[in-house]
Amino acid sequence: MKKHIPEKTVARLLLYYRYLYFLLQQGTKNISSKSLADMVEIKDSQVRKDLSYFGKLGGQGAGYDVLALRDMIAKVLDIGQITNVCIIGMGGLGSALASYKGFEALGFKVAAVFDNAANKVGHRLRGHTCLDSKELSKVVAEKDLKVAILTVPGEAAQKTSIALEQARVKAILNFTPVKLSLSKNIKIRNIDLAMELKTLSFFVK
Amino acid sequence: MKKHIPEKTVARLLLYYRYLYFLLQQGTKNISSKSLADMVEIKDSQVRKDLSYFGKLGGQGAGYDVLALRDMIAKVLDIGQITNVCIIGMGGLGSALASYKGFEALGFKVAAVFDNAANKVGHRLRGHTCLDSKELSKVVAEKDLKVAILTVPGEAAQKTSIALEQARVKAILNFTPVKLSLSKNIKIRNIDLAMELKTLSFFVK
DNA sequence: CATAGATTGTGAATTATTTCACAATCTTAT
DNA sequence: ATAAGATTGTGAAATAATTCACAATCTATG
Ligand SMILES: NC(=O)c1ccc[n+]([C@@H]2O[C@H](COP(=O)([O-])OP(=O)(O)OC[C@H]3O[C@@H](n4cnc5c(N)ncnc54)[C@H](O)[C@@H]3O)[C@@H](O)[C@H]2O)c1
Ligand SMILES: NC(=O)c1ccc[n+]([C@@H]2O[C@H](COP(=O)([O-])OP(=O)(O)OC[C@H]3O[C@@H](n4cnc5c(N)ncnc54)[C@H](O)[C@@H]3O)[C@@H](O)[C@H]2O)c1
Repeated sequence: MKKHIPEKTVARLLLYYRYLYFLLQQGTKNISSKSLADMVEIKDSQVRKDLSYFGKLGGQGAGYDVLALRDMIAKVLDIGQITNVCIIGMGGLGSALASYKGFEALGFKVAAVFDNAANKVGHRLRGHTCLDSKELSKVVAEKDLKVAILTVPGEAAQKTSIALEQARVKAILNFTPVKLSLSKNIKIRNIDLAMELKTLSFFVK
Repeated sequence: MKKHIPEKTVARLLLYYRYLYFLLQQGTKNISSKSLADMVEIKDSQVRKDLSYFGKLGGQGAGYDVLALRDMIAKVLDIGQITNVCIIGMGGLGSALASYKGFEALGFKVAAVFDNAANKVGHRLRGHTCLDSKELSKVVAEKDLKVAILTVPGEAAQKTSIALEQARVKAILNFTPVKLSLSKNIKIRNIDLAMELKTLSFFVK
């Protein structure tokens, strides 16, 4: 039950969660590791190994109870408990992310959005009143923001990330192609879409 | 230039490329695997192992020639040779991606954008005239589109992906949270931003 | 309620990736 | 020209992730 859970397992758990959610809506009560694996296009043993981190869940011979399994994953991943996030940089990408329903479905709430441009601050953008990034520290504390989504221009990325660390944000999802240099107290995950596109096309030739 | 190159190596190559590009602008002529590794926060042996897939590059005792190394990576990754891509679904996310400069920097050109909504088709969006997705097959052939970026709503994803396969696109960068079922002839890479956010916050507690 | 068939949970085996460690070889300084 | 120091390239070792394989145990059926 206890040891270290690989990041990849966490990611797959989320995929399982989506399918279980879907199965429940369909009224499906029970599922085998094989069927679940087929939906995600991985091996059934991988599904079982992933789930085994969290104790006994299905009966041997029977499959898994869809509802129970979904609830277990929801619990492990803290879905249902709301995590407040903010977005810094309400340009094209930031605005798109601000209205993405997929975050809510996993328990995230975009509780504040920031920019520093005069034509944005104070205006209503995607259902949020855009705040001045100078207010970061204040708002992070007030709204208990745990995670920041960073979508400022590359040039502003490092500076802004320092402000985020000082504001005591716990983690940053970094969409800029800049390597952020911060202390180990703050967790960073980089999303590099140009790299994804290149990696995809590399293996196409 | 030998055996199978791991996907992770390709991804790191791109990171190296970015730093080498930056170093060149600074006028730096030479770099060691250690310095490059430090910038990317990995081990120097990893850098050397990655580069070793492509033959001898640096001299022992000396480091690597920045220009030569950058050019080698550019060649291996086909940067410089333009790959035409298209975007299907010019909503919030599609529009943001359509004007992302980071793709160009790696040799990608957004050569067409598609939608099926009357208020978008025929209109100018982010520097592109939005085409009707009915014209997919025709335009893919005309403009030699290799890769498609899929940003339609989840409900339309599977249907649209089939149209893409029939249009002979080689690969799809899929931003929808839907598992696309297609033949093995077409390569798919899924970007699941909600999953990224969840994976990040999972390890924060 | 016994038997056949299905499916889990998990060590062991396999495969993939990262890191180590060092001979080979380059640069620089004297 | 030689020695000292730096740094590569790469097998071998170590780690990590995936897959296998099977005993354990459930369900369904007659
Ligand atoms: N557009 C994309 O599809 C895309 C894809 C991948 C990565 N990115 C990266 O995401 C980032 C944003 O991209 P974009 O296309 O939305 O750019 P953008 O220029 O449209 O938006 C950037 C926004 O950040 C704001 N900003 C600038 N400095 C700021 C600061 N110090 N504090 C707060 N806000 C500030 C600007 O006012 C602007 O609204 C860039 O780093 C880009 O490289 C973008
Ligand atoms: N917005 C985000 O930040 C975000 C993040 C991650 C993933 N996604 C996913 O990306 C997709 C797009 O998100 P969005 O927020 O841009 O949605 P959106 O509703 O703003 O845009 C979707 C666009 O697709 C067009 N469309 C619908 N059916 C089509 C069809 N059959 N052919 C061509 N075009 C069609 C619509 O007219 C619309 O312009 C969704 O699947 C969403 O789940 C979005």
